[in-house]
Amino acid sequence: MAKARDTEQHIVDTARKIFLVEGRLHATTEDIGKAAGLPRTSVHYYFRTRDVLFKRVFTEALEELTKGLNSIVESDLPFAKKIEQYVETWLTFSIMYPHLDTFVVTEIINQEYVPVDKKAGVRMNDFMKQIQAAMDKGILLKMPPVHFMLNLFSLLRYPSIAAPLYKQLLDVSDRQYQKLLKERKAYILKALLKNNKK
Amino acid sequence: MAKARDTEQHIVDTARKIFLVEGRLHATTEDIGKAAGLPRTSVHYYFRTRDVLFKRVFTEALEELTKGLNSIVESDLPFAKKIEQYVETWLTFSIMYPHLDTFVVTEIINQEYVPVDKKAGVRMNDFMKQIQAAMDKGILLKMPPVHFMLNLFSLLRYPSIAAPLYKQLLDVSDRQYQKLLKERKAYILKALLKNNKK
DNA sequence: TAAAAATTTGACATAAATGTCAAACTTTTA
DNA sequence: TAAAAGTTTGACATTTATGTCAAATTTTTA
Repeated sequence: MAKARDTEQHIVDTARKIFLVEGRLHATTEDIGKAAGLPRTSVHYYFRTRDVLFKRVFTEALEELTKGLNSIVESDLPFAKKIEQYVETWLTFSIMYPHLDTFVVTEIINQEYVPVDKKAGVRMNDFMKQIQAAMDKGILLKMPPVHFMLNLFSLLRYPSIAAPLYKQLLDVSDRQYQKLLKERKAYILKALLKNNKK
Repeated sequence: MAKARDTEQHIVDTARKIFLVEGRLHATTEDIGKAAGLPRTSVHYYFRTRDVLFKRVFTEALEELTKGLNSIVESDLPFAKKIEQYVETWLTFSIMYPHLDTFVVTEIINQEYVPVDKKAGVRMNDFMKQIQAAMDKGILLKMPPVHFMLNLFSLLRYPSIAAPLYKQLLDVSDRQYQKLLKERKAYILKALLKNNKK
């Protein structure tokens, strides 16, 4: 059996869970090894340094996300439909990897190399043009597109990032909070779209 | 001159800047000392351990925030005015200490003691009742109050937390991003309140 | 102004995390 | 099936951060 590749993948999976799902950004190679049922040195055998593993997890997740989103933004669905799909995809991803941008932000703060997709800026500008057009048509609340975008990402990301805090403040279980997050699509759209009937 | 208290305060101020403003949550006592123009051991002289200093910064900031917000929530301003002031206070604080809740969340994740104000849960429930009443009156978009609250905090906090990322994505300077943040009040309210004229 | 108290800081001890190496072991391949 | 290649893991070396101590210095107080 291809044990090697299995073990390597198993370590990546374990690290992804620790870093992106649990948000334990400073987990040590010891922690990761233990969680994977391996000695710490196995982690070093496959990835040499902790940093290589860290970047691998991080890059893979970003790629996965980007792939999903691009196809939506570039599609020629009507804007209302497009934004709905966009929110849904992000929301799913957000719940799956609640700490992805904490991760990115931490890296930037600590002056680490962050593989910013060169095309990300261009795509963002393109998206903002689509937003402006939708505002002109009266589908969206009127405001500078950059604020619309900040609103959108705030509503999508913050409740996942700050989950541990709000679970405590609202005194709800993991399961209940997960349920809340999944319900959010409707209320995010309500805060962004114009037709605020009732 | 009361040099002692000065030095102690100077260390707290420096640490606050590093932890809450720059978001360098793992800055070492060496880093803090250096930034304060002191040897690392001075930090230990005043606070014994890094953790004591860490918790001090954190507790003080939370107290400062809580004090400001309580007077607003407990006031008997009409709700529309109240929410406006609430947003303004939070926004100012948010810009001043962009990393406060990253801080809290990290603490919770790492199972550290977090001094959750016992009354915070109660106040939150009270606030949600006020929200419900405002929805009944048609001032706010209708939705479960908990989602309104998540929306509110998302809109207030995320752009500050994720500033390093969006500065890069939008390719804007520190100053320009600060300006954006200050403009947000109007657009946050627009996404929350009902009277979406034009 | 001399003794007491408080402070500053360099030197030391300890702990925690990382990364390397080589010996033991397993799997593959020729 | 034997040698080559790949893997696992314990032992070691290094690095980084923390915290303590005591000697030197400064400030306060009686």
